[in-house]
Amino acid sequence: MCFEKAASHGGCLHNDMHTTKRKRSPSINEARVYRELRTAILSGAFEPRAPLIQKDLCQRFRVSRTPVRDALNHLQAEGLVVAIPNKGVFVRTLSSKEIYEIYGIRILLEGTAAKSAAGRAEKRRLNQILKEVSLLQKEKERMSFESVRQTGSKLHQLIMANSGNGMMKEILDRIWAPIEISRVPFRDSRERIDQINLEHVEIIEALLKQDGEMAGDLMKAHLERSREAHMQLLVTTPITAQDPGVSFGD
Amino acid sequence: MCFEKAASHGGCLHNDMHTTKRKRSPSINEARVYRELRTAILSGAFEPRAPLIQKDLCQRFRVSRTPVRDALNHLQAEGLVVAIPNKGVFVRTLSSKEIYEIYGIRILLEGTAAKSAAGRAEKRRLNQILKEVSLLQKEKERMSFESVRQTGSKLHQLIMANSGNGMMKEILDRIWAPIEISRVPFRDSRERIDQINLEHVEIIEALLKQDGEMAGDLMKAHLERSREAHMQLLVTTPITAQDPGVSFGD
DNA sequence: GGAGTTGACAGTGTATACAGGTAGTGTTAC
DNA sequence: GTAACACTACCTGTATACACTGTCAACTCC
Repeated sequence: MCFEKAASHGGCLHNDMHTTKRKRSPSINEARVYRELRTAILSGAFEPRAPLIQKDLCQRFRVSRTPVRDALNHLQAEGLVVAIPNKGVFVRTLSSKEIYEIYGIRILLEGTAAKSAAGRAEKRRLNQILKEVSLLQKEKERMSFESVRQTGSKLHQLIMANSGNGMMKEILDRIWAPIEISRVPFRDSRERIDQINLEHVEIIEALLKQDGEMAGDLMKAHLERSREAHMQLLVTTPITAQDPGVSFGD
Repeated sequence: MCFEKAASHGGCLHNDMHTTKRKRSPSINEARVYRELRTAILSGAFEPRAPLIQKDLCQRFRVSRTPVRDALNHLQAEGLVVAIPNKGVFVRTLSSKEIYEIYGIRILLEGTAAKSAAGRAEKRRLNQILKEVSLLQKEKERMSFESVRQTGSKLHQLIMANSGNGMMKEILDRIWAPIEISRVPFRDSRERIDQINLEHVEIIEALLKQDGEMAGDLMKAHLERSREAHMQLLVTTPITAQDPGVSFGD
């Protein structure tokens, strides 16, 4: 969201994150810590409300506390972690109510975006994603939660980028992170993954037909079903039961 | 400039100006800098794309760079300032396109929120705001841009709080700041202020009648007209003409 | 005279020392 | 045995020194 600029600005430093031999922009450390920490959280490397100790992160990333603090601030702004003054920074968790509400907003915004994107999105790019999705559909064994999530993410990004409303993308990026984090503890069922993939196909086809109304309706229905599935997971998975106390929501 | 820091450098600059016995949380400085800086920007104390030099802010707030940097990061996350790596932090300006887009999102979200709030908002609180608005309507001389903005803000906040979606409020808070900043250079015309007030009355009345459909439609219409007025101001006010180049948006 | 070079300066990025707060543990009084 | 208190270890918040980068103007070379 708000940090692409470090990469795009520093000149021609692009992705030399690990094999970095030339440090161009000084802020590269903050950016690196931010990126790696973000990935770690979203991949579930940290427990849901685990504390993120600054000193430990310093050792882990071999930098001082300043870039670590900056990275943590960015993550907090993004809604991935929660900072409690004088206590620390913790991986955020969302209450089921908050998750439900976020889906409500996504339905509203992404539904509208899909409707607008119908006439705008490049056919070439759409076909490209359709091919990926179809491939997953054919080779079931390769259709993991992660692969479906990734192609789905591409589709959502494409729609956002072509909604004709740039701010829409910025705002959705901000609520996207909390949604992803809320999915970390569980994984959708095999059937749901299959269904998600099918729904993605339908949406892409509507976009290719430039049928805005249908694309919007399909997107809404898709998110409503995802919400239901997510709620179902929350009820059946015991993880949420163990923490009725503090809400790390905000 | 006078960057002579001897005055504050001589010893540890400790602001023991408050002689309270109660020890305060250490993060009070960051919060203070953030709050005061935010107010300053929104009140127009800084030029639209003025640079916010860390060292200057240190002197101004009598703190070190760390809390200043934290505050600037906070403001950046909120969308009030823009940071350019190795160059600095600048007061954000929005392009007319971005302003237009933000209104589009507000129409979507606040329209929906108003519809939902119809059955939920407390009548007592609604009548309270209605009284304020009516008072302004009667005593025209007291109806300033600021007073209308304030009561309007109360109304919008009330609707958000009663939309039945807590995350909605969080998200709208985030796009609210950029909207306010975009209004800093100009002030709505006398007639528009009058009209805004009338539209607020209509919305409140619809809410009191618990007519969700009407409240939603009125809110949408209200924001659409505000958008038009805002766009009009952008065209007629020369400020925007002088900077077609760099977009400080992001 | 004009273009490229260099160096001083202003400003951010990072490292680190220190101060203050919090929680957990051990100790003592009841 | 339990509750209140002091101590301690750990962690965050802040200050400050140093490193690095970008800018701009004076200077050099053509």
